[in-house]
Amino acid sequence: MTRKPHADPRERILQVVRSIPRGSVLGYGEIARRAGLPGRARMAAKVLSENNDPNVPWHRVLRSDGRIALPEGSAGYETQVMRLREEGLSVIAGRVRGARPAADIDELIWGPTH
DNA sequence: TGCCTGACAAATA
DNA sequence: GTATTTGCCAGGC
Repeated sequence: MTRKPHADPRERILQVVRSIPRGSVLGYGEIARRAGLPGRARMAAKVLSENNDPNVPWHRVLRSDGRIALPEGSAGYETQVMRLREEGLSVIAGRVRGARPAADIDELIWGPTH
């Protein structure tokens, strides 16, 4: 069955974030790209900032350099670090290590193309 | 209409 | 490896 993309770009971004496997991380730019919105990394950030759905693993979203986007010391930062470590990742000085490469997620989102 | 801000990215030093 | 600068797109005022 064809998994047709949601009308709202905002929902598509959330959909991509929801599709990130446990133990993997993705950058804002990559998310926007996979959501069909190249160059809209900031919009992805905005959407996640507004998002309040616990079903969205926003903590798996990092900046392109592998660092946590939130300001160190903020509540969101602490939550993100805690959740990432719960998934077996290590966070040192705002850097996330041990994350598995999430390159095959396209098919998890739009459905297997094989 | 024009300016400022933002959970960003890429290039450069 | 880090620190700065520039570019980008949307949204708010």
